[in-house]
Amino acid sequence: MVRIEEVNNIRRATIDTPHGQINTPTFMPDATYGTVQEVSMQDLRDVGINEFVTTTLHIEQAIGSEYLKEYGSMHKFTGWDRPILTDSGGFQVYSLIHRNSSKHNQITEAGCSFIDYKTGNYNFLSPERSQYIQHLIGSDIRVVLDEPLIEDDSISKIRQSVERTTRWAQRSKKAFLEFNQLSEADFNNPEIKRPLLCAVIQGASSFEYRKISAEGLIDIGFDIYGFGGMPLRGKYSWKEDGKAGSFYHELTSYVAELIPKDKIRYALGVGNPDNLKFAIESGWDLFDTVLPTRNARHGYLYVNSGEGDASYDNFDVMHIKSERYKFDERQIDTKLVNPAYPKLSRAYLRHLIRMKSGSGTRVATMHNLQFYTQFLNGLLNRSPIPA
RNA sequence: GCAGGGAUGGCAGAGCGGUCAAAUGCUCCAGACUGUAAAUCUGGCGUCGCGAGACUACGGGGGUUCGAGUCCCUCUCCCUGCA
Repeated sequence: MVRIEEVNNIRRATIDTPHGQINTPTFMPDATYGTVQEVSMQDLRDVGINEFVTTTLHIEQAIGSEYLKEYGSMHKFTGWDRPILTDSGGFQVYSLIHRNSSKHNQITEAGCSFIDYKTGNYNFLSPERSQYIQHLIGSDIRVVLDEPLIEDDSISKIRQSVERTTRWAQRSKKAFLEFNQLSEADFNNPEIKRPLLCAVIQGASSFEYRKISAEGLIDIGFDIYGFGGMPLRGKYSWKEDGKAGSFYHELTSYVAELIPKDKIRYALGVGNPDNLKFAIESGWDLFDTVLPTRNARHGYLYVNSGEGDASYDNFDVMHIKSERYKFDERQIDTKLVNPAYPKLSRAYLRHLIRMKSGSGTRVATMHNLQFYTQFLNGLLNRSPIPA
């Protein structure tokens, strides 16, 4: 089901899923409500996207897994015949609880309970419920419900998060096997075609607890191990501290080493192109982030070095709404191969984004995704043009 | 012609003697966003200055007052009734 090779010191994995192969390293955009906002499934194919991530919680709220089951599947519904990964909803619950903590929003051993702020409805998401929804969605890769811990927190909180995540992972796997009518032996039989299951390593900024978390999950046995709970703020923020030799780099490298070589490594929520480059070099295979899509909507474009107005190690940023592009007749990124819109000027895209035009956000989103795919292909010395 | 109402920063619109370089919204300028509850959020936005600060400002002109978008007179323009 998984084959690993190494080319120029970079891992490359081939993963067989019910809907075709995934070739890593690869970046998966986030299709939160069953859509990568602003673009169509055909657009995704056109810019070289092969798989995407969608979120259990949002699908359940916006579409309904029972509806998808009745309709057929997420693949049939969307017309996407390639791999789909469903996130468990753990991060979404975490995110919403931290934005709006109330006595109704809480996480207990049983699961996550919270009030939907739009409908006022009470929601409950347990490890089993998350697996069930993902089962009805019919995704190719499923993630176990976990309890993220992004901020640097006390050791007791870290311990609780790690231990609960491990217990939930155990419950999730049990539910996964039941829903798919598989035995543990079946799970370990590479001849049997089935969706893949991913557990998420927690432990915040603690090397010790990252190791404990990884070992606990590896004991249970999964196809994919994720790195969860990136520190976005605080002392060990990997946003501020993302350079070679930094704490964040040491931590993610360390965790990658804890995962068996023949298992897939998924860095959840990573990252900008610099982050991706480092994570790939330190052995991670799968990535997803909202950056290229959300930023595109805000007129923040990823472009090749020398093309934008702000420079990072391996890329530039173009703030396309800026006055500086008012009379710029060039295409968005003159170094991009086969751009989706070669005749569209920066000046006009600036106008479209400023007017909040759907055509503008679509072009910007396609551009950013295309930049990401070409950036990865460049790192791997693959052809920049997808097959 | 008579009576009444009104003129405030790019626009809309607060302000009813001092705490007004002037609320608020929009526009505009800059920025942020990392398993998306984000078409969201954060700054800036009279002029000069990095800054403290200085200067010029609430239709024009003239008064009252220690002090005036704020009160009085007058002019210009706009709106509403009556002729």
